[in-house]
Amino acid sequence: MTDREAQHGERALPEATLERLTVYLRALEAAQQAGERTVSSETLASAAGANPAILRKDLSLLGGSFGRRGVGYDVAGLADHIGATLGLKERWRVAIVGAGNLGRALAGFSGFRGHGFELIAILDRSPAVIGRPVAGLRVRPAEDLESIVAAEAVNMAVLAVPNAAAQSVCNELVAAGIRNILNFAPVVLQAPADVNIRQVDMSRELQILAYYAHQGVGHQDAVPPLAPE
Amino acid sequence: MTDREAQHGERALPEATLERLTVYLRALEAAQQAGERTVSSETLASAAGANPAILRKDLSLLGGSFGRRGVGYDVAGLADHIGATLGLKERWRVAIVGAGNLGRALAGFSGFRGHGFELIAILDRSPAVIGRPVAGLRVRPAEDLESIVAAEAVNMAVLAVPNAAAQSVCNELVAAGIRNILNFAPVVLQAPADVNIRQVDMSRELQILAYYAHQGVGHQDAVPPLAPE
DNA sequence: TGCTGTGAAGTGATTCACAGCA
DNA sequence: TGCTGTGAATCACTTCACAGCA
Repeated sequence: MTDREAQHGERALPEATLERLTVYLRALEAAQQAGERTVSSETLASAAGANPAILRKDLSLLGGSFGRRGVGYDVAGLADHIGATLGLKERWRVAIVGAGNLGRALAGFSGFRGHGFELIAILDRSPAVIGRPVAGLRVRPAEDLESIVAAEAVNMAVLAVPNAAAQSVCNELVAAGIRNILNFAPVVLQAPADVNIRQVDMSRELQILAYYAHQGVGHQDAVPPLAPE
Repeated sequence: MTDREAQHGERALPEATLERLTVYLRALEAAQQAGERTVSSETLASAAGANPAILRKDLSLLGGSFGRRGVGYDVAGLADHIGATLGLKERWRVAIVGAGNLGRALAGFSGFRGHGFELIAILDRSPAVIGRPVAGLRVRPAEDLESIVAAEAVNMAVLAVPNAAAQSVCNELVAAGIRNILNFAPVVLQAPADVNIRQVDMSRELQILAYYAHQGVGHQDAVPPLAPE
């Protein structure tokens, strides 16, 4: 039994399943927009670039039963259930640390609004950007981190600072009580085990792309159908 | 036997191994900067947030033998070998499509220079940004994509366009002969099987982070050592 | 009849444990 | 003696195949 299971009794979902769930969710939302009421595992899987078998298996891990045999899945109900499973019904109050090019671009990123995520603050150390308006907020001084986190009940942070600063800012975040960090710096952060850290690493992806390109063979994250015309 | 093996005779490296290799490479470069000549699997693994056993297994998959028993790995030699394996000795001529906030931020991103990656062009559809200077280049019209790809021998593209445009731009890239695409739009791209596509998906990471946070238990991509100070 | 839900089988990745070499 | 390299064992994920329900 892992630590997480020990604390839960319930087994955590596999990482791979979680990644696919986010894609199913997007596909369901698109279907909903398009006015679909139900989808088959076949249809949904193909929209998500996955195969029907693993989609059904993934959904079975969620517990409950959101499909009807012979019919398919209820689009709205399933989207709702996946959202709840992922914790998107909670309110995530996010601070971006680092208001350089990347931080500012992320502040404007659409994936932020909705799904429970709310951009609360954007911080930077440099006087040159403090006070500057970004995505409807003003850049605030990084040294006020602790008080901002407390006052605004920030519970998630996005790290968009230069590599050299990443670990020390991470330490400050942890000290301020943040337990959920999305890190864009290509640096392995050291943190206590109860801190959730996820990495978005563009150079990693670039290098893996180079590998497959170098091998001279096609590769895709999830095997999709054939060519666009 | 998979398609790739069929075309190679040699088995492709597992995805998970590739991801770690990029991290080992960074750790080796840091060690090199610090003047280290050799590292043990213990040291290198800890710097990379991995465990020694899997590090040794990963390296054994590379073929060759870059460690010396009783001593450790030659830092420079191993870095070189990993780089060669990943295809970083080739010249990757990259075009960024989309010169919005994200595209411009990516253009300035450090992970681009070095390791064989060279930013050749940045394109956009909007007359408002065409001609604007970005990272030492000028934004060029997206409609010239095909001729730019041909004239500049572009062999890799970064997609940083709005979601709604992503698939059609992807089609254009494929038509222009690009076979390697790094996609930042949270959209499942459909493309022929010989096109390499990798996804960088910030909202996916945010949602997975929410899941672990929601579960109320610590989680990290690779289990690192304990607390900072 | 059609499509979901799920045990069982198959495949792949990680960890263990130790032989082998400097 | 110390640390790598690797077969063997374990663990995790995916796919198969079909029972079960609308």
